[in-house]
Amino acid sequence: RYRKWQIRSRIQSSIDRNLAQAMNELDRLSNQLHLNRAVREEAAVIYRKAVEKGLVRGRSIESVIAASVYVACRLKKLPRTLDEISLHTRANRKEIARCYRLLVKELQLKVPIADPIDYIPRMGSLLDLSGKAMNIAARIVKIAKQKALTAGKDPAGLAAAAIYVATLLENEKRTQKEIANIAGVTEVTVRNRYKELVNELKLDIPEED
Amino acid sequence: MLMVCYMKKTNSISKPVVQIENIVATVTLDQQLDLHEIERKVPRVEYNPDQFPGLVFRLDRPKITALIFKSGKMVVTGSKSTQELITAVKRIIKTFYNHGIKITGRPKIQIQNIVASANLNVDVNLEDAAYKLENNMYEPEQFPGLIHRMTDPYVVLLIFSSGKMVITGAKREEEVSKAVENIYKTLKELDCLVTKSEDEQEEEFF
DNA sequence: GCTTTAAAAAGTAATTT
DNA sequence: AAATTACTTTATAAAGC
Repeated sequence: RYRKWQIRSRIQSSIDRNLAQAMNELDRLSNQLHLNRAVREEAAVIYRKAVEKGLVRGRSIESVIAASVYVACRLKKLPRTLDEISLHTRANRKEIARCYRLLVKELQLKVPIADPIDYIPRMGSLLDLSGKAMNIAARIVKIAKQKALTAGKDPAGLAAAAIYVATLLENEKRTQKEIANIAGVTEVTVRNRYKELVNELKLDIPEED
Repeated sequence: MLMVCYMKKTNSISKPVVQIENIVATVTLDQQLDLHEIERKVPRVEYNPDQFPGLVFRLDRPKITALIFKSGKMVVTGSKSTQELITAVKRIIKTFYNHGIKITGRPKIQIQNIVASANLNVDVNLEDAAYKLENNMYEPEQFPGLIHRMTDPYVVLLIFSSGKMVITGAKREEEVSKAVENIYKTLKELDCLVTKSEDEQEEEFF
């Protein structure tokens, strides 16, 4: 019995040490990404569960923290792309994605499919758009979903195109390049999604002088 | 029931087109091989032991590639049918023989993986499928297809919104068609197949 | 885990013309 | 801006790091 306690104690202290180090990393990454308190706490809860389940063994704390942050952002409806997160960690995108799949499977997380609408507020504010323009962009995405134009497409690209359309309709001009950069996609993708939206939604885009 | 299907949509009863795209097989020769000797005697081989322990040998028409190891085992990829695979193995051995690499005994051929494509000819609502199917993953940020791990037969399917798909992990051809039959039935039962008159009444923007 | 090989799907990306 | 090439995902064996 004493030995059992001893073993448990040793495991507990190992978990504690790991957590202490991981929380520092979580703080660092969260600051870089300017994440709010709710997302940080969600990520911390997810990471703690991962450590307790022994999912971090053989993996770097950084990659699991990054994956926890990615999941937390999605669950809190404040999504960040894997590329953006990987910009601030040593772990590459592939490794983070691998950890993400592990977390989803092992912790039985129910992560809703990424919704382009959730990308709009952040992208919109980074572009300094009006609330009205953002609402229009969201409405465009909603219709695009109904018309089955979103399946298989990168949600960030869809959000970017909807925002581009909204800026044209609201006369809050932003270049495709500006929007593409903030969305983390190429201008070609914004253009392709944009063309599809204009065609399929039969939008009347005000002519440019 | 069937009547309804007929009336609703004729293409929902057209049979899926299934095609084998690639067969991966291992071939066991009961003898050790000197890869450096093969590299010297057989033309058009690639051998970079620092990079990979296998020697690469390619056949044209059909385009088949073999990875050959010193243990006498090899991996043959690229064939689209069992017959093509068998013919390729014979050709490889004959080519080696003609260049002074003697191989005796009959090779043991084992199919390890069959990759196939199929087309249901009906659009699929991937979001619906993602929520209703089990053992699947759908992350459009990373890949446009829905990845579904089927238990029986034990294969993995990559399903796209167009109704086209990739089936992989099968070891026998019949597993492929079985998998396609199963997924078609399941998607239909779960109402994930898009009937034309379904994506109709949209709210208008203006 | 990685290295190498083949092939498809559809989306995105990086180059080239 | 269109065309080309290339990478994302899946499975699978081989021998070795």
